[in-house]
Amino acid sequence: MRTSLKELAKKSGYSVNTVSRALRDADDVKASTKSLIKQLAEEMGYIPNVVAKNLRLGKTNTIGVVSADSSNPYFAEVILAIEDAARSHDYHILLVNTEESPEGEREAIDTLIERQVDGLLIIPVFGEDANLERLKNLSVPFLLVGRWLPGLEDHSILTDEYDKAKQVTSLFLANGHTHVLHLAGPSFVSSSFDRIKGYRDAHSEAGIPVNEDLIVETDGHIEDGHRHINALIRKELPFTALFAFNDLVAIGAMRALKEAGYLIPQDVEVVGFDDLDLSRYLYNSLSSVRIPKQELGRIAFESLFEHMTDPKKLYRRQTIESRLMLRETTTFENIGDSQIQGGIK
Amino acid sequence: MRTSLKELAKKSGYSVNTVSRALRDADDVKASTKSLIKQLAEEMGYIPNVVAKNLRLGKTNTIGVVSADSSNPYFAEVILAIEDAARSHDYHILLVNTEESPEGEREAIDTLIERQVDGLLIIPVFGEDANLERLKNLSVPFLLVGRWLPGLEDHSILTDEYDKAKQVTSLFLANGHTHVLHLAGPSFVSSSFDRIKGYRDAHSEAGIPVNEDLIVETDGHIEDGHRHINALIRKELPFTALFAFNDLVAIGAMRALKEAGYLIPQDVEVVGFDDLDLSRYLYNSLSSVRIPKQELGRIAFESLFEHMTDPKKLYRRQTIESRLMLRETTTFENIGDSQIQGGIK
DNA sequence: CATTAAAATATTAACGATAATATTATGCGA
DNA sequence: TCGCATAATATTATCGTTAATATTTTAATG
Repeated sequence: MRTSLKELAKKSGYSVNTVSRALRDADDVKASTKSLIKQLAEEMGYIPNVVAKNLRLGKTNTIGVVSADSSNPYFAEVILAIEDAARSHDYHILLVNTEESPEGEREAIDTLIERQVDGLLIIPVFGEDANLERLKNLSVPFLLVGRWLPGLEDHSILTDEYDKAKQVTSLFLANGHTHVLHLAGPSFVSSSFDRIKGYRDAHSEAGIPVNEDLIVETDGHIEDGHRHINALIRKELPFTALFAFNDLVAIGAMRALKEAGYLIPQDVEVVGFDDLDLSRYLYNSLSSVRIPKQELGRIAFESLFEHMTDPKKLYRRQTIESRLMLRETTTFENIGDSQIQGGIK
Repeated sequence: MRTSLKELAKKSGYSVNTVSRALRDADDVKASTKSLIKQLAEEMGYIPNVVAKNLRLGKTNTIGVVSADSSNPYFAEVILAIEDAARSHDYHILLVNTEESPEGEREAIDTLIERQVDGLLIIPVFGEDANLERLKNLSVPFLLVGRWLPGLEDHSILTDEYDKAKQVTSLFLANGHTHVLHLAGPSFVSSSFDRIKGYRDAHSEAGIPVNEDLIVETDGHIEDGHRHINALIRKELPFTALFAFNDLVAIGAMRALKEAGYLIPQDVEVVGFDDLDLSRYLYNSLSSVRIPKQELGRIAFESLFEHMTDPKKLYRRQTIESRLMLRETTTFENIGDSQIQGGIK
């Protein structure tokens, strides 16, 4: 049986409370008593029961992380950064995946709240209004990581994806591409929405009408990028530039292009999004918008931490800057950006 | 303030116990009482306090997952599968990263035990004997995922990596490669150890002496693969085949080879390990040993679940079969393996 | 040496649930 | 209508902590 404070008390002759205070180094316990009790605890292999402590204190030092899909390398990195930051603040994370379903998200949030997490970091999907209401009435602090939800924009930590999507598209258009394909992300995700908006606005600014056939929705996975490009080639849809929702889609797409005999960047120029660690090591190192994933994760936890510490703190939308990294899948230079490094960019 | 059973009791006129039993559908509570109480709970927005429940029941429905580095796509997939399986059994996971340090591993295990997890899944590193002892005396069931520790082999769920490493190396040797480079993993990881052993034994079986210069230790990350190949090329170390510790290292290595002007597979044939989702979508689709990551994760949880359900159940080492996937970074066929599919292999 | 403040420890209550046991209410048969 | 089994509910104890309060011991002071 596990040894508890009670047993330490019995064995030592002190009361449970004194034992508890001794182990916590309370200053109203005699030094000699402390060392005696600590030694006994050591000998008896005492392990504190944090569940009991949590119940008593009404605080669990645990946050819930509601992730869409933790195996996606983008989220995986963000989550790692969250966990790192949490650990350094003596917090733990309960990780739940929703598989991008509002239903899963609801369940995840509910069970995490039941488990008395002190806060929540959520990578949300657009869902029913009921979910929104539920969030608004949540009894613990929460932040939305890298995505937003209508009416809850203040809870978001975002990147400047609209701007960057527009910039990428504008660069393509400025460099003579009239048929820029956008392999967009799923419609129930805010980043998808923002990036499509950037794509559209770049066109209207350039005075070029958007060809709706050139906006194709994918599920954001590599296979889907591959599949869609195959289909588009079969349909003989012409395009000379590809702006992908993320690097995974870009990789799948580039593979399909290669299989069909197209050269990158000569026949098709490609830009991805997220800038995964491996993207710059690809055969054609991939031009991509670098989202500072670690920073995003760290700031997410740290902001949440502030809200947990001070529940009255007001929520305000935060934006982290990303940066377009131009590499071998594009031929042009970024106007106004001279930060080109040698070697592996 | 959150509503508790006590408040439901006061409001309804029933005792706390009856309320508790009603909500749990105990059969010694009148049907009308149940529905009355349930409705009240609904109205008052009652949310059960699982921490209190856990304390009372001495069970948390939580397992600890001690991961080396959850941002590594290989682990990320395994962990996702663990979480999936856990969720379907009404379990949650507390995820802690160790950054491959024995120290971090010790701390992780300690804090998870204090948090009363019902079991542990650990991706361990070789460390001090003290850590081993600590594991052996653990009060909860635990399994080692994809790795082993000396003396705890029975707790492991492994893949046949020794066999596959030997197979890969033998294939290289049989196809005339006399200089097979092995970019090995870190020495404190069992898989590294096993794969090196396979590499060596393949040589001795073929009667070819091992050139120690051709076994190079990496940290298993993409950058390190790139860095080491650069260094080796500078040193003019000749090799015509590369067996990488994992796909990440292979990707980094291939990029370095390309930068130096080598062609794959004409100048250097490459085989990786793990078979990441994206590996078959690379420009040169990567030949790799496919570890069934989802299966590994699922079986890890399910075995642990059995041990948690029946603590007397004996531990026995489990092995999952992996499979060599030959793609475009190699030119030969796998002797005795005819499962070649069309399209993207 | 008595008095009293301060130091050290003990006692009691509480967190919110569940389990074991005790009590009360209900219905049925004779 | 009584007795008694059974159904329904209540009471008490408990999980392992920590906080608030109470008590005892020790040390300091005159």
